[in-house]
Formats: sequence, structure tokens, C-alpha cells
Amino acid sequence: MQIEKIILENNLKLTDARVNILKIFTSAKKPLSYDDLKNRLKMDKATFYRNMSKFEEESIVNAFESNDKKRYYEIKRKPHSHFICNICNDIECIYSFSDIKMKGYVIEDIILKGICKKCNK
Amino acid sequence: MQIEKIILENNLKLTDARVNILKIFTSAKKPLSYDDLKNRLKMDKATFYRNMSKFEEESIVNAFESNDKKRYYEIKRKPHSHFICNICNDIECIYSFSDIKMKGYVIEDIILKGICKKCNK
DNA sequence: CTCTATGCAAAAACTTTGCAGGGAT
DNA sequence: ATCCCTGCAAAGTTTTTGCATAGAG
Repeated sequence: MQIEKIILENNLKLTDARVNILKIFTSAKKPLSYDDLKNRLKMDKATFYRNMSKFEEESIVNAFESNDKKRYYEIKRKPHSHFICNICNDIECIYSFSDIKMKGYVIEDIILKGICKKCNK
Repeated sequence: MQIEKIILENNLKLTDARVNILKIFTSAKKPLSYDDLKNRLKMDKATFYRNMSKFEEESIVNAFESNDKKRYYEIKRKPHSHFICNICNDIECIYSFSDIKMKGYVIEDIILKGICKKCNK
């Protein structure tokens, strides 16, 4: 199974908590916070956060802080950007560009902030 | 004086705390957090945060959360973007582009994250 | 004089840490 | 058997709120 492979390849022990977390994130369509997930997580918050830190270390997930001071995580897949709405705080993934270059810098993520389609009506 | 004008034009009372804050921000070259400023602020943190909220409401300042979970503020001036280093957490202002458009959306800020020049050596 | 602003202390929100017991390899 | 993981509770960090007093207009 794909998820078990990810865990074992990164020299982590295969535990229920890790499988539970990665199942959720592999099917998620946008970044999620602990708060978004707490009802679906069969584990303590400490376990969640500790595992997410491990996954970040191992480059299995990306994370960033959003407008609401929560940390949002997503599984690493093809490069994309994010749009964060300053009104409703919703986060959208954007696949239409990722071509900004800056000499001497490595650009790992592009975050656009503003007013989303829904809130802009 | 420019700072007093800003305060009074927005129907705020002219207080030492507000002048103190805006003096710092008008001469700042990049966004600053409470933590960056606490030694230079002659006021309680509650006063600082309450005033910054007012300034945001009145569109005198912009703010965003950075990698370190702190809120960074800057005086509104000509539009620009920010680069946040994922290693040293330093924030740089970037004036070289701001031309991304997305139909139906309003883009208010562009934040690039990655590895800055210094850390990329 | 009135209404807003301030300081202090306490609370709130999110995340991290210490520790003892449990589980994967 | 060993070392990593987990849950629980407590602590840490940043920001917000309540309340009484002070200050601007």
C-alpha cells in the first residue's frame, strides 16, 4: 500500500496514527490544520503535531502559517501555489503558474493573499 | 507633522503611543513584529496590539503572519511583495513585480517563501 | 464633560514538551 | 530487547480581553 511505503521508506515506524494522518492528507484537496482534522484524528494532538513535524523533516509534507495563525499542512505533490482569502480565510491551491524566478534565491512556495471569488461578489 | 496628520485624518485621538508606533513604522524598511519592537515601544503590549488593529481597520498598515507565527506589520506605501526565508525567517520587501492577475480575485499581497540569498550560499 | 485610550493582569488560542507506559521491529 | 511512539497533563508563545483609571478633544 502506498501510504505504508511512504512511512517505511523514510525510516519511520509504521503506526496507526501515521497511517491515519497520511490517509487523510493523501485524499485532501487543500491544506488542512489540526483544527480542521481533530474530529477525524484518532490520536492526541501531541501525536498529531509530533508526526507532522517528522513528516516535514522527511519532506513528506509542506506546511505554512495562514491568516488565522494556524499551521496548514499538505502532502508534497506537484508544485503549486496558494491563494488565501483575507476575508473568509479559505485556502485554494493554484496550479496555473509557478514560474517566478529571483537570482540567488530559491523559491519554494508562492502565497497570494487577497479576496477570493466568493467574497468578491 | 506627517504622522500627526495620519492619525487625525483617520479620526483617531492623537496619543503618544500612536505617534511612537507610527514613527517607528514610517522609518522601517521591512515589516516588524511586536517582538522586534518591544524594547523601543513605550507602552504595554495590549496598547500596541490594540493600536495596530485600529491602524489595520483604517488601512494605515498592512499585516500578515510569518513563518514564526508572529504578526508582522508595515505602513501602507507603494505596492510590493515579500520574500520570507524558510531558514532564517528574515523578511525582505520586493519591488520588482506585482503583476499577477487572477480573474474574479483581488490580489492584495504576494508572499514568496524559500531560501534567501544569504542562506543559499 | 464625554468618550476613547491605556496599563495591568488574566484569559484565550495554538503548539510544544516532560514523562511514564506501550508498541514496532 | 531496544528504541521509537503515544497519551496525558502541563508549560510555552503570541495575541486578546476585562476592568479601572487616565487623557484627548
